[in-house]
Amino acid sequence: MDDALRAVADPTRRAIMELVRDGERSAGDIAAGFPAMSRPAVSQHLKVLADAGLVDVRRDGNRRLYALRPEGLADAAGFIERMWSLQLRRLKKAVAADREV
Amino acid sequence: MDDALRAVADPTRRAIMELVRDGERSAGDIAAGFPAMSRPAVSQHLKVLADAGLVDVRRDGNRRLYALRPEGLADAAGFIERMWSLQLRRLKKAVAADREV
DNA sequence: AGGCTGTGTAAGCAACTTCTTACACAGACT
DNA sequence: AGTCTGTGTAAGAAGTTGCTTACACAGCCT
Repeated sequence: MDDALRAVADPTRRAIMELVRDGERSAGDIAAGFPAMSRPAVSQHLKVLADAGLVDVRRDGNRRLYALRPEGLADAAGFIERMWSLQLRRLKKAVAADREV
Repeated sequence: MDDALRAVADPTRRAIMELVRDGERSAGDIAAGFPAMSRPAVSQHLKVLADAGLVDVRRDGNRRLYALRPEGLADAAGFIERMWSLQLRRLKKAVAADREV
């Protein structure tokens, strides 16, 4: 989870995740989505994401295809949910007390 | 959201959030939970969390009381859910195809 | 007033991130 | 074989983070 949350802290990496969310995309294809940044920079981000278990990589001849791996976010989601649950408890209390939140 | 995800990327800050999850705690009280780290270090983490909207601060005489502010995680939760939804779609597809996941 | 107690802020340093450019190398195509 | 295409890796510069120690300062208590 540590790795996943650290990886997700970077906006470029989040954007990459959105890009590969709906299906495989090649490295170059992904890099084309960031014209302001060099291709190697994107490649390095892809490595961070892969190491964090947030994307899957597959070789296809010359190219490498990346796809989202949402399971990698499981622990992160767990943390957020654990924090959120306080909110839910508060809501319940509020409802019980029959007042506005 | 940027700030929140960046703030949450640090394990010390996550630990602090767990500490204040169930109710207000004073700065010193929180710092006592991290004997390996100086008090000012914890104070700086608290500032980051406050700036990111992840904790509320309240003065009580001498002390400052911190409490979790889960709403600060709303956007982060939104991102994770958006990523996670792919997983759900896959599940649905799997169910539709009547096979194992 | 004067001295604790609780806490934030400033300055500075070491470690880490995130880029960039230059290079390496495998796979496809003549 | 030779070369183009697609992609990763190495090295290094610049900025950022996360600590530490030293200091500042408000609020309580004689």
